[in-house]
Amino acid sequence: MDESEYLAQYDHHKYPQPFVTVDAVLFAFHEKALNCLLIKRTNHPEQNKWALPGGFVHPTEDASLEATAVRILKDKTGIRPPYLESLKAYGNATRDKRGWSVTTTYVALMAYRECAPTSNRVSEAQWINVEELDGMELAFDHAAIIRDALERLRQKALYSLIPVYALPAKFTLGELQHLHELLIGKPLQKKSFRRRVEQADLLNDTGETKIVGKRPAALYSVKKGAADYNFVRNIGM
Amino acid sequence: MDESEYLAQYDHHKYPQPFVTVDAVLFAFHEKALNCLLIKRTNHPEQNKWALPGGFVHPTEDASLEATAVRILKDKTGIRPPYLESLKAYGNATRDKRGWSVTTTYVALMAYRECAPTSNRVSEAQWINVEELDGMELAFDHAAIIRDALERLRQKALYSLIPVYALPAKFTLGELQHLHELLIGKPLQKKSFRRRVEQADLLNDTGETKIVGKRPAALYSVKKGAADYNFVRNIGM
DNA sequence: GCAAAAAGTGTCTTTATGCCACTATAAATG
DNA sequence: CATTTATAGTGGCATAAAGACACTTTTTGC
Repeated sequence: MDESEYLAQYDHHKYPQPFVTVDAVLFAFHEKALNCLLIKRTNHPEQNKWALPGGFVHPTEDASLEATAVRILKDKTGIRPPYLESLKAYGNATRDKRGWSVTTTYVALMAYRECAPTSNRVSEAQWINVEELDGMELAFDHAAIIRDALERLRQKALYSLIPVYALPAKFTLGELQHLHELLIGKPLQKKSFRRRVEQADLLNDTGETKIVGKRPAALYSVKKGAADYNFVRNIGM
Repeated sequence: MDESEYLAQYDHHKYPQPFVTVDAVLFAFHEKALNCLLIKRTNHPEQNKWALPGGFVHPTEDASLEATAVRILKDKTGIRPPYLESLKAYGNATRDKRGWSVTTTYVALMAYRECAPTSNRVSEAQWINVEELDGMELAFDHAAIIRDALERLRQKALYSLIPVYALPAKFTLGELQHLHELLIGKPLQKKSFRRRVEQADLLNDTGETKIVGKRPAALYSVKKGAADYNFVRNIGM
């Protein structure tokens, strides 16, 4: 049998197979807290529980897993998040009552915006402060997935400026530092933080300022490619 | 409809679905080179090409994706590798001619051993020096997967001792340093390397020595939990 | 004007790596 | 058996980046 014959007769539905979904953990910084976008499930299984935005691959519509993730997030938020990174796959016999299932997961960051302007769909989307997640019963193994995503982001906060993508396009160094402190779980030296940021040369001073309470703070934007920069040393340790 | 009714009528084969495989990138250090275990494919598709050890999930046999990876690697090497870590999932419409497919991947490390003692199977397993991979045409997108796995390991070599799991149970500091230099791609200061290793306190001096050429070198073994340790600063930068 | 509070800086200390020369140990050589 | 040689392993100062913390600056609100 040559390859074309083999492919002609091949049908993977003949074998028992897990089914595949894509789930995304989307974070945004808002009101001094890190928020995670969750969806109230209206359908079985896990009906009425909060879950990560996710869904099945649409084989004819999606070119890749990442395209699936982008489609799902755009559906819920109206935009394509500026930061999207692959997390690991979770798969076992019990995580979904429908059977052996695999979910391939992504971490995404974006600026906070009132959620779901385009999501006039069946399901309700809402930003949840990650501090409040512990008390909530989430669908499937999504609590564990969010924990892993947070841990990943926490690590990145130690040696990169990746968290900046969870801020608006223009932000102050104070806001950026607060976000890092939130992730790392302890206060950082203002001087150390600013020195690193300056040396890395990843931000543009927009010239504008923002008055929060007292002295106005300079507003910065992220340079292109900032996501690729890693410091050689961790902060806050 | 309640949940049990929903589950009773649910059949995901009704919807077009990608199929899922698991592939593992297994590295071992041998003869001053990093080697990667590859399998010569005997079946369609990609017949006669070299590929990563991998395969389908066996839903009745495997409790999880990780269990699938362990089963596949044990099949090929006879052992359960001491280091196994999840890499990302790769999925798109074109990577496998059979259709929209997803592979969930793992990076594994183990001590080199003559391969496939238990693998009296259809396929031929062989260690390939990673330097020689560039000239080979690998099946599917496995070349890209190996590149990503190597990049991950290279990063880990900068801030951890993870590569130690690609060495035999007892090894010298010289061997460990050579492996790190191979991964990082440049020579390291002997003093810096040894200082880090000592301060981290991740190794046991076995009291034994190994004579390679001249002065015998102390043999060390890895302490439990060494995989979890991260240095606060990268080496070699 | 003056207090308050957050923005932003100067500078010394601390920590870990870079660098490089030095000593130690065993095999090989003649 | 002394000497060479090659690798194992150490001492010690230089350098780079973070930690600590006091200080100045800029604005608001009284």
